[in-house]
Amino acid sequence: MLAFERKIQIVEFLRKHRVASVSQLSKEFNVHETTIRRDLAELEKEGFLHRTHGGVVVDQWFNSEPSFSERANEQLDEKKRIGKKAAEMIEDGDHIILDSGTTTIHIARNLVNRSNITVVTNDINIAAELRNAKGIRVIVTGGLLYHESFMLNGMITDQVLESLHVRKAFIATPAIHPQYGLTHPEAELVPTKQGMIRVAKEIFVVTDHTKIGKVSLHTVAPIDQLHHLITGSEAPESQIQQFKQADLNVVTV
Amino acid sequence: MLAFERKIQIVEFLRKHRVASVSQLSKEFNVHETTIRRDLAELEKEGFLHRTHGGVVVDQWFNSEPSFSERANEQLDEKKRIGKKAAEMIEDGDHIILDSGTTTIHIARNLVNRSNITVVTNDINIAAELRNAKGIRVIVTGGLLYHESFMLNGMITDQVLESLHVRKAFIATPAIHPQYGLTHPEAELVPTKQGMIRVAKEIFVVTDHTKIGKVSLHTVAPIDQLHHLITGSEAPESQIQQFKQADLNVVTV
DNA sequence: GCAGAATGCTCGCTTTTGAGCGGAAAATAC
DNA sequence: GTATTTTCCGCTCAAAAGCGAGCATTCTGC
Repeated sequence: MLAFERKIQIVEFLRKHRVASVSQLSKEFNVHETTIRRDLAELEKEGFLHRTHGGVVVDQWFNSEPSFSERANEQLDEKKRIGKKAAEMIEDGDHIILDSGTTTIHIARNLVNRSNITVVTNDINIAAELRNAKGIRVIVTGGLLYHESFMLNGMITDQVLESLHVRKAFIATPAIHPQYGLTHPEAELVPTKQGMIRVAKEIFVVTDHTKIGKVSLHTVAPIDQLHHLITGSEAPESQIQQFKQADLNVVTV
Repeated sequence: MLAFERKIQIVEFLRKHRVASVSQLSKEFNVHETTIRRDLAELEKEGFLHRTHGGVVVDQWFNSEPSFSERANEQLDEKKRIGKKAAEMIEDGDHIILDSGTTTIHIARNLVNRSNITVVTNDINIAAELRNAKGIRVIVTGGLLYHESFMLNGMITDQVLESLHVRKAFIATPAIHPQYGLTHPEAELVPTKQGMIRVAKEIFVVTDHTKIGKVSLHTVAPIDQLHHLITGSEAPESQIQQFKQADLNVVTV
């Protein structure tokens, strides 16, 4: 058997079994364990799988949990600060929208001990954070569950949003630009974010500084539909100024 | 077994059993207790679970409050059997509704490895159970979050239900009677259950035997709107007969 | 036969596991 | 309540399993 062929078959084998040990694969293909290790090292480098001591697991399995929590941990400290600041801008009696995201969840955490606030969200993790917050009314938008991120999206989500009216919406974004405004790489998530912006009087964009100045394929909202931008103090002053000139209230923490 | 694999399976084991002791896990995986302790220490650090003296419990929000889990543990074995049986009555390709409840969640658990099934639910715990089930499309109805039970209810829930059409609905109930049909003590939960019954072609009532023959204040549905009753074999034969005479297909497990 | 690649082998090194022991925490007795 | 017993935990050390790196061997195409 060709080395190349064997590597393909290893991936195939993993797709079926999800895990395999080096010795198991060695027997399966009748080659020395060293050879398997070499194959696995290369396959891992190419991103097909993830090695562990004694064997290997399919990358997606390995990724299923960590991918989200890892992502959540990038700029963790900054996101915590943003969450705290954003929560301070919410008043008792407010009805707000919290968009799904790893920054917005920190807003929710800062609301746990508040009272008389209604939170509308499409993020199950945010609902979970608020599950013991007796003073918070939580309305979940409903919709199709995205397994990876625990977010709800789709037609139902949009329909529910249409029937609501809230004071403030806190929108998460992977890209905001002083000219192109709010953009997003995934088309299917755009209508929901647009719906949130439409039904809220005041729009807060919350995002860590690495997203500032970026542009993605699909436009969610032009800059003049947004009112506040809360981000980390790591953001360069020059960019902040551009947003301020676009009439955005920029808050850095 | 690989160390990594074992750790994943420990989490999996916990998702099923909610709690486990070190010695129990040690036997389950045929490793020394020290090894389990090490695994648990790491998993706890990674935030997957919470250790206690002598064992471990899942640390995630979908593991609910004591009051809820205690309730869930009543007739636990019977509910497991009902869940398994109900899942067998769901076919690939089906679109179904799973009502919020401690019995219906066992149906969800039996669907995890199935594929091509669409599940509509108003229970966040059920959504959580199915979050890693790649073959299941999960649609959450949305609505006001009930903090204690992690259920969604209210106007939004009803509106969403109105726009759906499914094949089978699995309804949980605290009271079913051969003459008075499905009744419920809490008025505000009635419209949602009625909505579920209205939009589904085939209605399955799933409940443990202690609820049979009981009557509550508010009528949810007369007996002739229901089609199947799945309950434990603990239910007395005389009562079963009465339901059968009311033209209900009674399944005992 | 020869060059280059793939494979197998050996040897220290690292990671994981199992066992023992002192101390902490729960359970039980008083 | 307190004291005693039992169970469980964390720590350390040693054995076992697995690993990477370098080198020898085999295979392949010229």
